[in-house]
Amino acid sequence: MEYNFREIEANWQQYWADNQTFKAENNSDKPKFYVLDMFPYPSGAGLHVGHPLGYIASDIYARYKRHKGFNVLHPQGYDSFGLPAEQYAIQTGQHPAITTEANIKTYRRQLDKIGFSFDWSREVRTSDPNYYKWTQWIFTLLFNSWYNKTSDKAEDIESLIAIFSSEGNKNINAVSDDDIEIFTAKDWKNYSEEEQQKILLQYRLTYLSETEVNWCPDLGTVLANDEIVNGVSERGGHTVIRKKMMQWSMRITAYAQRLLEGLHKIDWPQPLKDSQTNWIGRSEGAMVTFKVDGHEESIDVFTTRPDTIFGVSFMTLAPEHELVSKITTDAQKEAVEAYIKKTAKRSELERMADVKTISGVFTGAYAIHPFSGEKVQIWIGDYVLAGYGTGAVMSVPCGDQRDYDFAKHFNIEIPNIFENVDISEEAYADKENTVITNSDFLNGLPYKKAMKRIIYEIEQRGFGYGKINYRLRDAVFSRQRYWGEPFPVYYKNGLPQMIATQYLPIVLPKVEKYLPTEDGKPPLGNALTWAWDTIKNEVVSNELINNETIFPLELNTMPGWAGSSSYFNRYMDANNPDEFVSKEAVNYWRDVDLYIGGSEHATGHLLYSRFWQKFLFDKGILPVDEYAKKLINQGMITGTSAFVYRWEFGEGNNSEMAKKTIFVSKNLMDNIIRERRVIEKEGKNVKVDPSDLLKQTKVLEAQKNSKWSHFTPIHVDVSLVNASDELDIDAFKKWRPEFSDAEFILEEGKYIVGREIEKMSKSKYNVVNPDQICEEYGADSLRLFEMFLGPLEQSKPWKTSGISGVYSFLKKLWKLYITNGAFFVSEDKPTKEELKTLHKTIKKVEEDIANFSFNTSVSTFMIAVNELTALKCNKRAILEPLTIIIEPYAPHIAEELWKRLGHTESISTVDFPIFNPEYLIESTKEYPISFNGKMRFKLEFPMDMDKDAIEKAVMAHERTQAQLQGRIPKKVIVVPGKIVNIVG
RNA sequence: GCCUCGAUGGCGGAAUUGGUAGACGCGCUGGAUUCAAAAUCCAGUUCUUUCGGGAGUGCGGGUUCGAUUCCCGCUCGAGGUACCA
Repeated sequence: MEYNFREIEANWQQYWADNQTFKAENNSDKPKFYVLDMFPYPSGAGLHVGHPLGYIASDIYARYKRHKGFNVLHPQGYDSFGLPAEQYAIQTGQHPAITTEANIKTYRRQLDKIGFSFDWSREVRTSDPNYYKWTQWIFTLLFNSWYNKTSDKAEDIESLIAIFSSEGNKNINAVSDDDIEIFTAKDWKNYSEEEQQKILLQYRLTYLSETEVNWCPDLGTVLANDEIVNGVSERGGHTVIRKKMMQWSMRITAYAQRLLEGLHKIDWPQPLKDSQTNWIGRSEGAMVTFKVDGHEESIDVFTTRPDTIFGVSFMTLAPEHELVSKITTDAQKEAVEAYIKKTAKRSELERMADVKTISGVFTGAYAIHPFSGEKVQIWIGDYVLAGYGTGAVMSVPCGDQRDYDFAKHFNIEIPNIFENVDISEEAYADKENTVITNSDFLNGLPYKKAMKRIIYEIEQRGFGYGKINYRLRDAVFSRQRYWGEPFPVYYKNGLPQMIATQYLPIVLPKVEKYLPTEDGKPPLGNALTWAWDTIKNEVVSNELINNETIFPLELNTMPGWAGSSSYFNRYMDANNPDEFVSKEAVNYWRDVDLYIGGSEHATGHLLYSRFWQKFLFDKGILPVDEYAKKLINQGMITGTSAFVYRWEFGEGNNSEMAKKTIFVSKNLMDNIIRERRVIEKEGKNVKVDPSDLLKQTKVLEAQKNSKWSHFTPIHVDVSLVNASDELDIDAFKKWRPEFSDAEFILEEGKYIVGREIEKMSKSKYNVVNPDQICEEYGADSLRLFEMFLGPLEQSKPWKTSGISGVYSFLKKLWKLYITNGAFFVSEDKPTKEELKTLHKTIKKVEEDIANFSFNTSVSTFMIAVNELTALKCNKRAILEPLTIIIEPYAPHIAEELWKRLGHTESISTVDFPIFNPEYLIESTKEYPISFNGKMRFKLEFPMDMDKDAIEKAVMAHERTQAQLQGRIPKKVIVVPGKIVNIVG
């Protein structure tokens, strides 16, 4: 009776599917537990062994929770809109929906093989109209909302309109566009519908605005920052220019503070929280207005150090600042324009790379210091960024290193306003231990007091106000792509109108070509049926557009993060056609208890989804404003690449030899290189013959007098290498026919490859497919091995050879239930020792699961099985609980054993065995006896022996005396139950 | 530069509040079984040693009876972020 994993796994996977074993109920008396994975983008390459790591961990957790009596929701789906499918469509004309469908099939087949306990009845696909209907619905909701800072939440736009018509916008405390004009209730009523809509757009949580984008005219598309390399497009190397485009944005900045505060109440990894905190970038300071001498205009600056305002000796504007052209004097005009031209040419990347070069130009104009009334020069410099703050800074060279460097470079005065601080070499930026001086009413004040006082003064005298600034920008929500959610938006007189939600979804139209149109419109510009009929309420042919009842639809699509920002809520009620999620479902499931996924989403998906959650919470649709209580970032699994080393001959002396391809085994190569180093060090001729090392091959005999230069490592497919790093040469030659005539210089009859850890990738031939592993060792082995590799959160290398360990563990486990070739368990009472093994395993595994330390559980199982094997234990009272505790990790074998133990129902919801500490109580302890902290030998004493008795016994022992060699110990430390330490 | 995380045998890693460093597995060595191989089983495997022992968790200090664990200073590596006023 062998452990036939192929049969067992296929049977149980079928059983689970047929019986919907893992279907979660929305009505249950059991407590809920929601375990979520970040859903995958179904790429054409399929899964490699790195992908399922997090899924296996979450599956173990989900299965464990079922044993603990929870109603577990463990769904899965696909983030199926995305660029690769679109690019494939551009190249082949194949509709992305077809490619996506095929890829999803592959993913599903691969996932099913690993034996996950997903509730597939709740599957979502972001590209499915039945799903993106709700993405469009949320978009509409955002459009119809504004952010009321007074109530600190999103409110219906109707409430804003009501305020406008009763009192205008004078007292509105809202998050809005910056440049809003004040109007009265009377004004509002007199505005045309169009004017009113324009004003409302400045307050809506999603709004249209002119945004700068990276436009690539040759590709006819907008590029993301990471698609631009050295100022040109990554694909094709075309020029990229900054262009303003009308785009949808999301007013995420309204939630900056709440996004920051929310981090305190969720159990997410600290590095992830830190990067969100940095991304939001809160800084406290003040807005201060500086008048420009001889001009109407003034310059607003944001500063985090208003306490250093008396240290201002100049101002710096970003070259793009709108005031520059107005205030520059004639004398400086030429220099300023030349400078602006020069900086405009430099890409952001260049500017970034070149931090050390200090550049700038004096505008000729002066600002008036609001407190001292002194004139300070106004410069422009590209170290000031147009996109941050106001694009202008008050420069305090004594307190800011960049200002300091700038001042030094241009010989600008550096007044010192810090008591007893030397600023002759560098600026002094420390806030804590400073006392302000040379600063009028701030003299003698430390940082904190100075801050309070100066903000008070600024506000009193009307020069500005205290302000909290965020680095976080509103998120651009338009993409000039085809394969994304269409907006439920049509345009009337250039103003956006929402399509009423009962007509959603607005389905992605068919297009002939997936590229932008010739006149630079997004791909949807190719659609012929893409107009909205406001009478029939349906999408109709473009030809019918009359701009009276039939209007053009939005041509942009939504970005990748749209569909993933609330998918976890949809899982709760995935098949509900009438609601995003029913009250009943969402009040039962509420939030995710455990979310597992990669850290690469730290500031994208994981920030935007928190924003949408808070918004939907404000709207009363969701009961909680943070959706995931606990989050874990699983580490990457890297590949262990294998290399052969081709010997490259220098100077084509021996032409016949030079033509040959010779591969040298790893350690021989190392020897040759070492040898050469020695030779070179000794100053001898580099040409020295290494044939001593290589006598074994006749090839090298001929090579005796030739020069030899170096070795080129060439990637070998990892499947051609065995556990001892030995290359299967025949298979290698078959794989790379161009090397079929190559010579191999062996060591001890083997070709040993080199190994290196790299990212798993096709081009490095180190990708390992989980299907292969399941085929060869089974899904249970794969699951155990992925966990056994190391801590979940760390990145770790994959080496298939190690899997034999967990595989033989499963075979050993199986054998416990077999006697004389047949399945048999005894009904005898278990011994003390057997119970001890069982219960320490239960204890350890439960602790491990609580700590997400799955790797140590696998070790624990191995130890248990080793011990039970040694005890020849085949008792039901031990093996039955053992089967249950192993089930979350290796569910197929557990189900099979459970059935053979005589059960007719699936093991999946059987109660987890209860740990009983009584079985672990020991009567004696083997004390480590250490000398000065070093353990030298062990002595066994009864557990209840007291301190003094232990000390006496230890001191009397001959080994203690031998160790002391007549010395008298200074001190003897006895910690009962732990250790004895003798000092001296 | 800043923030975060990490560094333990040939390799992956273990050591729950400071208390026996190297669990478990891979690989390797030797043995059993076999016509042989696979599979399986047994023993050994940090380094060093004059076989008594000695040293040892990236490096240098410190606290402690005792430090992989705590503190200070560094080196190296990974990830994030960046002229952020």
